[in-house]
Order: sequence, then structure tokens, then C-alpha cells
Amino acid sequence: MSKSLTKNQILVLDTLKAAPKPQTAYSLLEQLKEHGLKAPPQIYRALGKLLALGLIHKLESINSFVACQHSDCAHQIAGFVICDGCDQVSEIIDDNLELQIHSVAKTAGLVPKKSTMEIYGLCRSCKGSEA
Amino acid sequence: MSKSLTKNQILVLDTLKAAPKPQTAYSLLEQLKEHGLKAPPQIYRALGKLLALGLIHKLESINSFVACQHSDCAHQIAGFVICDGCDQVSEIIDDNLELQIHSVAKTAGLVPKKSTMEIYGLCRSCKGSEA
DNA sequence: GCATTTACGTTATAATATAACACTTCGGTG
DNA sequence: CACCGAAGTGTTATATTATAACGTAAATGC
Repeated sequence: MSKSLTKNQILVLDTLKAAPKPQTAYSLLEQLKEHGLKAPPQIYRALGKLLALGLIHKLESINSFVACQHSDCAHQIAGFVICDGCDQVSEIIDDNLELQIHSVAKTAGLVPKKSTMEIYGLCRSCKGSEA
Repeated sequence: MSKSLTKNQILVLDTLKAAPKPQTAYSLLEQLKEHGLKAPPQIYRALGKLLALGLIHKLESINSFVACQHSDCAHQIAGFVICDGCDQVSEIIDDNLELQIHSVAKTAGLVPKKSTMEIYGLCRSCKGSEA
């Protein structure tokens, strides 16, 4: 039987799902103060669990978190495409890319367990409105 | 005329080149105290410049820095393979992977400017000595 | 029921990174 | 050469991100 989430975990997950862009732990804390959360560990513990369950992802390069865009993300190997202008994030699952990553890792003599890939640039609409 | 590096920049770069594994800003600071460096900004400024010059890279997922393994790394798109056991890092430049990344970004409607890719696992020798 | 694990709330602190200020050094360029 | 501006320096202080440690409480498994 798969365990259900706890109150704090649900609060954090729902906030991330509703957010238009990646959130830091402290911005989540700020938003959840009105729900009674008061200290960083409460956020970080929930985030830790949600990460382990594959329900959210961490964007390492900006110390921020996003809800997984796939209903049940067992994928340990995903890529993220982030717009420098509007912070919109797309989560990319691509078999081809996954194969490629495995092949790169193998070249280095390593069996991949976990990976992170983050690509930054300008999306179409932000590119249009550039100076 | 290409400008030469300053004293602090050289100290940081040399320390990174000599290091067997990725170093954090504060571990660099610790090592460079004997050379007169005293405060974080001195390190972070040198790191920032070296990053901009492509002489070093930052591993975002572990807040650490490594010297570029290619003599003159103009490549903005590199991948890193890191062993969880011994922290050894290989920097991978692979045209195929680069193409793949561009293609993934394009799918999301974005022109890639910068990217980071970090793959974790166990290298051959660490895999051998596992419990 | 009772033991074990997992989560909770809280206080304190560690680790990573930057702001801001006054001063210096170095390359141009008039 | 003399001046200017850009880039670098050293320093203090502080912001941001993350975890340690403690005792309590709830839930899970047998």
C-alpha cells in the first residue's frame, strides 16, 4: 500500500503545483506561514520526501524546486529547459537523450544513478520582446 | 591583446588545477589563507572571472568548482560525470550530446545559451569495492 | 498493545554567496 | 606624460540556502 502524504508534504506540493515558476525553499516557507509553517526544516523535510518520491524536482543551478510535470515521474533522468526571461520551465523526458546520457556515462566508465540537466536560454515570446 | 590573469585569479586557478576533486569556494579560501587571502569575496570574484573565461566550471549540484580539462574551453555546453565514491570528475565534450541538447531546447522553443549537466554514479574501481 | 519508524515543531547554527565602500592598479587615449 | 575609466583589491557586514540536534507525537507493523 503506497503511503499517503502528510499535511506538510501536501501543502508544499500543492504550492509548487500552483506556482507559475520555480520556488525556493524560503519562498515556499513565506507562502506557507499563513498555514502555520514557521521554520525551514519543516519545508526542507517535506521537499526531501517529495523529491524521493519523484513528485518534485530540484533545479540545482537556481536552488529552486518545481512540481514534476509528469503524473508519476519515476524518471531519474530528466532535463529542464528554463527561460532566462520569464522563468518558465519545461521538463523534458526524451528517450534519445536518456540513451545519450547513459552512453556518455559509460564512456567515463560509470553507471549513472542520478543526473541533472538544466538548459537556459530565451523562449520565443521573451526573445521577441528583447531590447 | 588578451589580458593576463591577476594574482588572485592565478592562485585560485592553480589550486583548482592541482586539486584531485572539486573544491568549494570556502575550501579554496582555507587553502589560500597562507597566501594572504582572507575573505570570501576575494575567492568568489576570482571564480567569477575564471568562469567567464571558461577556464573553470561550476558543478551546480555540489556547489563546487573544477578546472576545465580542455586547454581552452570555449564550450558552453559540457557534461560532467562524477563518481559518488571517490568524487573523481570527468568533463565530457561530445558533439552528439551537444546536438541533442540543442534539439531538446528547440523542442521547448528555446535557443540555448548556457547549460549544465551533471551525472552521478559509481566508477569502475568504486563499484568494485562496494559492500 | 507495544515497539519501531516516521513525522513534527523548535532553536540554533552551518555553509554558500553577495552588497557595499573606499582605495589601487592598469591600459588606453588625448 | 597626464588623465580617465575600467577592473581589481581588501574589508566589514549581511543575505541566502541548508542542516544539526532535541524532545514530542502520530502512524505503522506485528
